[in-house]
Amino acid sequence: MHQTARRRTIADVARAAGVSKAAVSFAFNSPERLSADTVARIRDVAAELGYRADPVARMLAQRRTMTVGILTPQSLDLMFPDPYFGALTAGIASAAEEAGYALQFISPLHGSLARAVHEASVDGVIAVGLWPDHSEIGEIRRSGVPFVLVDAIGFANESNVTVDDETAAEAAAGHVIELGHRDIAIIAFAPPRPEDASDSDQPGAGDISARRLAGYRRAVRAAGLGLSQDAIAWGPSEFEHGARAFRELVARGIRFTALLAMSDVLAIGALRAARDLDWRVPEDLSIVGFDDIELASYVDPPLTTVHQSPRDKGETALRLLLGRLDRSSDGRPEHRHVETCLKVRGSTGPAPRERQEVARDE
Amino acid sequence: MHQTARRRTIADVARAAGVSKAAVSFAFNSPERLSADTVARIRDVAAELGYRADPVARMLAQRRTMTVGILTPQSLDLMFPDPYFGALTAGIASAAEEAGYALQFISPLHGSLARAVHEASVDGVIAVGLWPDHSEIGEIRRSGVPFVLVDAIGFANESNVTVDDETAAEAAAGHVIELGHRDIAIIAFAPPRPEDASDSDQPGAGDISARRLAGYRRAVRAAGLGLSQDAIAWGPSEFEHGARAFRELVARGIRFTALLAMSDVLAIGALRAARDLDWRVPEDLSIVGFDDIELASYVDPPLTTVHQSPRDKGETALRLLLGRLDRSSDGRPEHRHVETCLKVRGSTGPAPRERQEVARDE
DNA sequence: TTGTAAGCGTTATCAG
DNA sequence: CTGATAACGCTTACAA
Repeated sequence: MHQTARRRTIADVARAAGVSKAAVSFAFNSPERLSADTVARIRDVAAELGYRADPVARMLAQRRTMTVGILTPQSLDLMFPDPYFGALTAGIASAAEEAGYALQFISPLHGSLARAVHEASVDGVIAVGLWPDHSEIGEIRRSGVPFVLVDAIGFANESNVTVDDETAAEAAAGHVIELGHRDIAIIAFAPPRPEDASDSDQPGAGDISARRLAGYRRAVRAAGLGLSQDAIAWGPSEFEHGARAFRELVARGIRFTALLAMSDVLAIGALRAARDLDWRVPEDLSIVGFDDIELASYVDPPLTTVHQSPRDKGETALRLLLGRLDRSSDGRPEHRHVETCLKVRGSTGPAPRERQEVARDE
Repeated sequence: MHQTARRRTIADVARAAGVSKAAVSFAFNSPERLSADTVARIRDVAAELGYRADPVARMLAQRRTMTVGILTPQSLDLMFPDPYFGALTAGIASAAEEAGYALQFISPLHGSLARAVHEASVDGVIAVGLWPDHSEIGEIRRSGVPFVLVDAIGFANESNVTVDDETAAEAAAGHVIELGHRDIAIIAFAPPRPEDASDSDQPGAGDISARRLAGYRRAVRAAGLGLSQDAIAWGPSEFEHGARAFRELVARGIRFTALLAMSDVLAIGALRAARDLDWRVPEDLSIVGFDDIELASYVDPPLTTVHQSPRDKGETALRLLLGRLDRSSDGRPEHRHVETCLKVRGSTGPAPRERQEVARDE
């Protein structure tokens, strides 16, 4: 089976058109530098030969790839099914397409994110969900590739886009407290840790999980309530885990009438598990999610959740990155907050009377 | 603001180590060809200098990019939020990571998929959801890049991975018919058409939408039932549209006790809309989806649907592509079917008595 | 075992 | 306004 006929090169066109390679290049990239005549002739010949500039050769010569990398802390296998990631990515893609940039996904290929970054041919990188003390983040700094952090806070001179997780979480907790709930449980996600750093079971100080938890805690404390360690279940943001976490909380004997989940995915999983155990939502249990993925309005009951627009986050992140890539702009690092607000839907309601007497299981 | 210090090149390392460029290259790519001593020395020097081979230069020299492109018929903006696409992509990513390939997403950049393909630097392409008469598919054929079709049937000498849509759809329809339903409505997705080809409102003969519809029809006909054109709503596979389509069917005055949706996303959207209009599922209405995305088990009631594993499809597609990329293998084109089966869950039940008398609205 | 040199296909520099 | 010619950074025959 023959390999396809060799691809036409710029040299072929130049020869056929009786001009230099440079002229052919100009005919496409700076037509104004050539006489209209030559341009037309060269383009004709090129079209006839089916000539297409080789993108790789072009990258090498221009020293830029017109590609941005999306850096994920976990394998893509795990990231792509996540609706939050999907929405975020859609935002990035939308802005990237507009600017003519292609997207490349970079995950810790064979263990090392750092290596993956170096092996990728990208002009810049958007790192999503890497927490600040992630060892790999140092590598990407060192690599010299411009980057923007999403959902993570880095050094002051690094661009990032975040939401005010703590305040948002506080609002979520405040909402159920106002509804009279006093027994609150939490499903938290610990950010993924590199295997070698699994010394502590709890996340570091600066990551999303910690910030949201701090917000929940602040509201709980402000209401004079307690929150026992047992009332918190940890795990990855997956439907399946949301369900498991719910069952685990029940199995632990925790009493709760309100459940705060750090993502809608977790919340929806928990919702399912609650239904399976014949808990009524919101009569027996109020659930609050986080993210407001599209799906949140489509489950039953529609999910009360903290709205943040992952799509906007993505778009913003890409624009910031573009700013850093553009050598003509000043490219100052920027820290952008995306607004959040609590969307009250059907999954939360007044605390059930009969349970209200039970309290203080701290 | 200084641009980062110039990246170290292979020449820098060669000079510093007192060897030739070739030696440095060998030290990393074919260490067995050098004495263990020199390899060690070169690597030390390289590490000290922080040398990393430029991936683009390497691509040019090797004439391969170790990247596969994923070709989508619509902008990524629209694709990424789709859970089906997410799962499919996860499968592709999983197999790609294993094989050391990076992923690049190619969407019709500024209208032209063809151009996008040419501008992408990939060794091969997985085209998802392009229907066979898609004009762009000719372009990709002509470009000479090896490719695999997913959810589409091309020429006999082209690899593809599909499911038996017609049989699967027939099973879905058969299921509700067995449950006694006689009034059936359908939410179908027309594959996206290029703007210029919007001559016909109905899809061509070979695409998914047509195949599934044929399956539904076959079951309906076999049961001696009718299916009026009005009982079919068309549109893109989005939650939002599923809801809209349901409302439209109702508004049209169609009577139906069973709803067949061509995707779970559409089904879930319809489910929501039905709830909002106080239809009980499955008491008043049975709904069957298609795909069995993870979410299908998490909605309420859990969705009866045609199970197919988009993840497997993705993995399979990538492996087929790898086969075509590997020059050492024979690389024969293969046509792979992924198995489907009907998952009966809570969204379907016996036809409501009181509606059974009403029939034949063909 | 190691070095030399010829590509790879563009773009960019700089004379003509 | 054109067109040689030199990068770009690496791989890989082929020599030594």
